[in-house]
Amino acid sequence: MEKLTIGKMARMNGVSEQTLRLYDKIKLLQPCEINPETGYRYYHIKQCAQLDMIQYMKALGMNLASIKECFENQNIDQFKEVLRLQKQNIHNQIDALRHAEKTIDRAIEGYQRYEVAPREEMPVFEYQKARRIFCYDTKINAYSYGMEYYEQVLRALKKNYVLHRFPMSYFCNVGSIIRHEHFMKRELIATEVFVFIDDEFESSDGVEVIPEGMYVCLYCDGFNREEEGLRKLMDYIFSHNYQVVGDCISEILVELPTSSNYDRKAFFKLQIMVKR
Amino acid sequence: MEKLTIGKMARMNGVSEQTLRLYDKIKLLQPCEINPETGYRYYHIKQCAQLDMIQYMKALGMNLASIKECFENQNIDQFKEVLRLQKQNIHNQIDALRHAEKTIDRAIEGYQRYEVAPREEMPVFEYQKARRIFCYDTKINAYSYGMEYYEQVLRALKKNYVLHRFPMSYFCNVGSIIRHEHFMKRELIATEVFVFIDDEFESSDGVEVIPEGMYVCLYCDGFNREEEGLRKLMDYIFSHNYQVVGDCISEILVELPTSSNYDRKAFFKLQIMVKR
DNA sequence: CTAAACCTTGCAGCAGGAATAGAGTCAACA
DNA sequence: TGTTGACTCTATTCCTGCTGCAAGGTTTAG
Repeated sequence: MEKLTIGKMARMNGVSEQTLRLYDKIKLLQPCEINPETGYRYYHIKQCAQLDMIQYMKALGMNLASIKECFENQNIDQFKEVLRLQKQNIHNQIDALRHAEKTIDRAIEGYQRYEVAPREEMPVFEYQKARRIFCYDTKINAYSYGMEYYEQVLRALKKNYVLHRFPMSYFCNVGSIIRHEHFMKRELIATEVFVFIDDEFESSDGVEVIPEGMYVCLYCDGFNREEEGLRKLMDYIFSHNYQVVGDCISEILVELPTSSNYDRKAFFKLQIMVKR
Repeated sequence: MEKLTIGKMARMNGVSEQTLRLYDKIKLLQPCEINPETGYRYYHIKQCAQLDMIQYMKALGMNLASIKECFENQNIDQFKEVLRLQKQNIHNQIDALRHAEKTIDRAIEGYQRYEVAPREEMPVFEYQKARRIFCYDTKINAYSYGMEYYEQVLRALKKNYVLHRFPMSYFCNVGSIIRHEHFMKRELIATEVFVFIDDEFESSDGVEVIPEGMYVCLYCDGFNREEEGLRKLMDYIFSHNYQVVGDCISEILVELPTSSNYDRKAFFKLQIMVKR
């Protein structure tokens, strides 16, 4: 049986010649014969078995170094351990991707709500499911000092947030809380900011639940409309004598990428639970 | 409010200084001020908004070029389109990872079966579910010419296999078929080889189903034991007058990474369905 | 004998940084 | 004013798993 040139070997196995040269160089799969004068590589057809194995292990997500190590050690138990690790690895990757997918869904949903939301800043009733948030009290009132303090507040949240190892993919869906007592006194005081997180995160310090219920909501477009919106919401609630149940939430539904000036462009949903 | 040095900006946002310098270089996020004498970068705190957005988009799986483009175009619809594409993208990645996961499970299962399988090459009864295979007839009898022809047969299968866009992760779980007629005549003739594939692949040419039922199975360790095993299986079937239903399958349960010599090291499961 | 196909080495490039060196700068303290 | 230590600058190299190109040598079919 004749020897295979690199091209035949490559075509037979659906890999490129460069790939075979690379495997030769890193000693992962070396041709059984090299003509010392011409440097031509010649493979034996039985070497296809190894190439199969390499491709298989690559498909499992292993990198070339690990594959090489596996070949060298020739240890079944080690290979099984590698498989176990690889499975865990893949599991984590899938989890991460699922997060990303969920986040995209959330973003798409946000945009859809943005598009259908009432533009006239009128309060509307909405029934909302319970949602989980990661909350952080910065002790600085985000409403009293303008955007720059708001950014500082957000930075404090973010620092704490990454400390808790939440994925960055949630960090576009933030909000702030005006606690019940302040809302009732019509004070615009919010020292706490939060990020919406998934239900799968167990409770720890900072994790709170915004309860399910009927909310009065008001949508407003842009940071400069937020305070006005909050005042309108208060007016509406108090003039109709609705019984306020919990805290007032100001949620950023959508944030748009912007670079022309440094200001954030966001679409808010203000909301507070009421009893009928 | 004072300007932020690169270090402060980095620490505030949980990124490295190098990353910020890279973003500056590719004009993704440039400091609002650079001291022309010292070259020091100074950021405004409001620029954190952009960095948030970058990190968010990165978490969605976008690359820096797309992120930059999004910032430049400032187009909501384009961003939504990007989100849609990204969702599809993530979906595909998850699918691929699920395949890999399944394959690893299959490999682990194979090793477990390998460990508990009877060592003495005695036929055993096993009830087996239906399994789907991608089959290819090479017209060459794999048993008549030894390993080198077997490799050629496998190459032909592989070529066809990648042509059909099946993932390489299945390619460790191959087998060959001795058709009913040959088996009944005790002929070791197998021109067809196959790969086990998942049920989710729809039927097309080459895809067959190995039916559910009771099988007589015989495990053997190594290529050199395969023919002997087949003969033992035939002896057993015919001496007990079992009624053979379909074709005889020789399946590679486990293949081990090997590099010392070029020979494959595999563990076989020979199987044929019988009627009680 | 020629042309086509094939092979060789070596280098450049992708993404998204990490890590390093060597030099310059800044703020605080004595 | 000097010194220290923390900080920052640029520039370069490295990582993975290849792909692609250029310049040149080899093999093979007709």
